[in-house]
Amino acid sequence: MIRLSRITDYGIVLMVRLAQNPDDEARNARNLASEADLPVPVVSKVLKTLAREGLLSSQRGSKGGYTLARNAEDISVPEMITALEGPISLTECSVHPGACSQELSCDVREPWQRINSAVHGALSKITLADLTTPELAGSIVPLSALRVDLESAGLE
Amino acid sequence: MIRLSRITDYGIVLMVRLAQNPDDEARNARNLASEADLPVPVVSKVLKTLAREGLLSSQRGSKGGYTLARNAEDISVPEMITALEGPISLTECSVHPGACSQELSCDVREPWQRINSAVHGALSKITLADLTTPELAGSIVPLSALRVDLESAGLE
DNA sequence: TATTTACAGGACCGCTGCGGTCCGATATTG
DNA sequence: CAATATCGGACCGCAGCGGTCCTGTAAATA
Repeated sequence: MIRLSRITDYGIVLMVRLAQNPDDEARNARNLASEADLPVPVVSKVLKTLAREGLLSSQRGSKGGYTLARNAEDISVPEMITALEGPISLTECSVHPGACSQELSCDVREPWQRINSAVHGALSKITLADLTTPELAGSIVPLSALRVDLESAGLE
Repeated sequence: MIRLSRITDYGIVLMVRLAQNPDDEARNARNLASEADLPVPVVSKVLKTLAREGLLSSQRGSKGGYTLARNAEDISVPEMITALEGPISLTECSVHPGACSQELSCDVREPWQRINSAVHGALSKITLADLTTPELAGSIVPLSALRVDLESAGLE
């Protein structure tokens, strides 16, 4: 199914909410959880992970909470996915070389590598800012850089 | 991780071997399994699924086995993936509308839909024939239609 | 300094789904 | 009839995921 894990889904939604936060005050887990109507422990876990991976800045103590570590334009979709569920790859051998006994004789390996990087390249052009559509507009600037030349990705 | 399931991986490798089969004699599961160095029951299961989904033709009895149901140029990567592990989608809500309680208020939903179809569109341009590189060449015609305009996919 | 707030790290647990095996039925060949 | 192969589905062990909870630590406030 090539599905994102639920945790990743939550994480991206939370990132979007943080990106939409007007002032740059830190938002705490309880607050975000009630706003997104999700269990607090889950939200807390996700935010901790995102902070550990460097996508969020955290501040402890009273008045503490989370803020984006960078501008929304500088955070890509693959970064968020990778932070929450490891490297993006369709095939095992791209991530764990040697795990597959077929690796040497596999004649499908090389094409898959290129497909992998093509998908990754396409996603990497999409930023958190692209996902942060103001509730109203929506039709003006859709996913800014979605036009992607996959062939160039294939030649990396 | 956005990983293909192992079954799907096997399935595509087997499809490639069938596509490389010079004569159009049917290949049986035992035969393919030993060639790919995989357990017979697993190969059998995968082939059964591919046949049920219409990507392979099967013939029972002695001298029976499997052949491609269509030309390799007419079988796309997403078709194979979908046959083996269901619809390709990054988010749950694209496949099972209503399963997510956030669906109505979710402001990330619409961008993801477009990303979904972009990825799907990119993959759909790649055929089984593209994966069937003759061991030698490899650099001449790499993944023929890999140049893809993702923006058009987004406008579907 | 004491208290409260909130993140950090990690242990823990139930359950679904996946990889993998096996069996009985059916169709084809000779 | 006998041998060969697919077909459909039951079955099982287990890793991984979603989700909870507990203890420690840092910051703010009074």
